[in-house]
Amino acid sequence: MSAEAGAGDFVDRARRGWAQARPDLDVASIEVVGRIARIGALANHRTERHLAPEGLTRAEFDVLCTLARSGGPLRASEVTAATMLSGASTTKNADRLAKRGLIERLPWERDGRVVLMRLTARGEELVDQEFPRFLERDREMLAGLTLSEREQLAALLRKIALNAERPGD
Amino acid sequence: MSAEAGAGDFVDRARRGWAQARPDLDVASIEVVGRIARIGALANHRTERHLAPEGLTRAEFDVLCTLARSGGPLRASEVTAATMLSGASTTKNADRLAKRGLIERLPWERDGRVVLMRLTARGEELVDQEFPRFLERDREMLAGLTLSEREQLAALLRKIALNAERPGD
DNA sequence: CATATCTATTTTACTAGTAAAATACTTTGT
DNA sequence: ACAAAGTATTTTACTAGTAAAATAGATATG
Repeated sequence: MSAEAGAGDFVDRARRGWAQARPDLDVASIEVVGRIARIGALANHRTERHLAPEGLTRAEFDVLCTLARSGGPLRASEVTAATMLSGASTTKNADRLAKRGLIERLPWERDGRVVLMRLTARGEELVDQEFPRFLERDREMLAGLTLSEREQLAALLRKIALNAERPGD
Repeated sequence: MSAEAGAGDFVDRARRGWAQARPDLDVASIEVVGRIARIGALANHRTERHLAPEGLTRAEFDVLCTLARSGGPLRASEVTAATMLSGASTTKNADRLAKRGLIERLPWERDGRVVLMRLTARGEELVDQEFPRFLERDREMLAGLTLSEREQLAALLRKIALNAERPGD
């Protein structure tokens, strides 16, 4: 709890830097938004590192999980919306996953422009194996927090998410 | 506050999906970690969109801000650590920023392997213009939260960050 | 004082992502 | 029914990122 040079997390250090360099600016928002960006990046790196041995990228795993929780085939455009990547990326991820037999693409009889994506049995197995491990690593990140703290955090983050997900931000 | 199909944020929908598809799994951690990843991605996209007209990527802007708050030149390796990108990326970002006259590279007399990076006057001007806009957009994300809520959130996120930033996670 | 080993950065070869154009199908309006 | 406009996905051309090799300078040990 001292004012030691490297004390605190990344954002504490950044904030001390700004306080020195630009004392006129109100940088308080980085206490929340900067930490969210930093923790998000750390979590993404960690996920990538753990999926690499399976030969999967995080984006590919994200597609598999999106399909796994949907309970049925999804349109390519629905997968695009869920993953926050471009449509072009969805095409490429689908190509790679289909080549490995983890998903299959189906036409949709109601609209010939649409491509439906569905997990294969092999894809389901991979999610059954990797998604619980993913959840366990997420839980480890929250190790120091009580249940009540997690609930507070979830509620506050939901407010921000509802705000940030509004169409024209 | 109903159980309407699309109600809540992205994570509420994902959680309902998992509850249907895998009722045996405890997915509660996504309430926190999933939201952090989602909000982080939204914030990054928004930043990229706003910097594009200046011909800057988010990574380049991050380098400029890191140098701006440091109060002096930094080693390439210090910039690498702050941006969470690879050293190869730092070389490329430094090339692009130097070519545009926003930073300069200096040798360090105490160690000839080291390259120091420093903002030029033009680089400082760009940060003076863009960083306050960046902060303002961050503040907009927090619009619905009281000061006390922001403080709670910051304190809880700091705990997670300290946990997640530990060397061997 | 060599020379082997470490360290900081850059280069190389490659992957994943994007925007915009192309393609293919559907809907709308007359 | 037919052209024009709209929509979903894929292709193309390109950018930013990475891991690993290469380069160049520093440090340690016999």
